[in-house]
Amino acid sequence: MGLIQASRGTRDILPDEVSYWQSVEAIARDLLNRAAYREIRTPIFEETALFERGIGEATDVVGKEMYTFADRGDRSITLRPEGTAGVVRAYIQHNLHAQGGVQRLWYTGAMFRYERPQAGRQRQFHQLGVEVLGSADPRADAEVIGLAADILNTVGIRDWSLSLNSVGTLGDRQQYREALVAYFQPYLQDLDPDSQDRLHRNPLRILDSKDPKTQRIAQDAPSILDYLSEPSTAHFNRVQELLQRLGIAYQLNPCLVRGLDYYTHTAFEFQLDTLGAQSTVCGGGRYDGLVRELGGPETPAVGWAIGLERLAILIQQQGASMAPTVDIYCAARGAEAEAQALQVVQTLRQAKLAVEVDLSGSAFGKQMKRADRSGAVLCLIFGEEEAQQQTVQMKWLTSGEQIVQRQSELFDQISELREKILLSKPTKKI
RNA sequence: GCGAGCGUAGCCAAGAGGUUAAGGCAGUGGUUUGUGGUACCACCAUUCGUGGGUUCGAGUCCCAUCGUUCGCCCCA
Repeated sequence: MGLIQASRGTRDILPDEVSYWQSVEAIARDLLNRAAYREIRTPIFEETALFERGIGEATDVVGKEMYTFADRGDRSITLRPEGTAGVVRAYIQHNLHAQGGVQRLWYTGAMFRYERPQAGRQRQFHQLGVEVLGSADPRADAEVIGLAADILNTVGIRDWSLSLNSVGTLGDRQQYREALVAYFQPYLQDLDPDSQDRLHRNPLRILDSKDPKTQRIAQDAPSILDYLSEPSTAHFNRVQELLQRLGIAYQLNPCLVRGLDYYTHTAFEFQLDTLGAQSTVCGGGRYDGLVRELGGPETPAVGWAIGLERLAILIQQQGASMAPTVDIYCAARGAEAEAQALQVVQTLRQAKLAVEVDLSGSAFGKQMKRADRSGAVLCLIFGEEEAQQQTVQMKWLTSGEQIVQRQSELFDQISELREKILLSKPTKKI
């Protein structure tokens, strides 16, 4: 068929699935609000230079994954590949730092990277992220990590593992980098081609190569943790101490190197092995140099981003059902009865009950069948007789019990009704 | 960007060169014209992602293309 389909690497989120997204967003919003984070919404595209400068020209994200094009004014525009750069740009542009103190921000939205799609990876995907700007305190690191853990736990994902590392300051990293190059140089011929290529471009990345031979060589490579300066070590130790106090389990992983240049000090990833090759569901860290790099004042910062598609995969794997169901189904037959039904339903909805109306006009048998499938616990039936007497048949689908009720009396009993509906509902998981 | 697999209805699928393309779920109608969940019956793909080729004959073989899945690179 010559039908137009969604572009490669993009997909529609159909109504059945949207409920997952809404629950995740609701949970995150609630948790973040209570932690004094405020939502920020930044544009979906930015000047290309923002990402080149912010993320780093040598990174893969910038080097080969950006959706970049010239607009009609011949400006180079890029669809945002991640959220932090835009948030920091907005922070600087609107002088949010002038408000003093710490800015706690969160965002969610679509991100774009030009990559081969595979499980848990798309060209348009969605992230939810937080950024804490203006605090160098290790408590900020612990706070954001704790929030990520809370969100994952609350949406029903519990078997994550947290990898933790410190990449120190730029200075620490410079020294470490030299040591690494010196270490790997003699083995150059034994490294896999990718790693050979990375030796001078980005030696830290050799550490998490998947090539077995390279891994063996990397095992005895110097550890970043031995190259941290005093203050860097102190910061990292304090972060670990705080995580322990919060009861958050983690593994130290000196090979954890994040792909974007702006990270300093703490780096972390929440992973699950059920995600296939894309095991990371949340990644983040501290980025003390980025704000100044982008032209703002020296501002320490820390944050993370959760991949929402990956989160959705995990939630579905755990079998959590989020299908919304209606409380009440309304069956009606005959013009007058149908009109009365609509009036009653409107009032019920105003009283915060979820009601679905059958529009088929077909036999009551058919309508009841649909009532059953809708998941409603109560079916309201309006026929000719009821219409004449201004009554309604209330049939409880869970018990089969059925009573006649005057329509006018129905509204006096809304709170009892709501209670009874809640009681008859099978308990829903998140 | 590289390598491999897959593409038959809304969904899951059988089909492996030969007259009418299994089956299941969902859906629609009926048995039951004012009462659901069960059961039974009927209907539901002129066509196998798309385009071209081979052949007397193609869902089945070949090529291309698009999509998708898995892996690599990288990342959320």
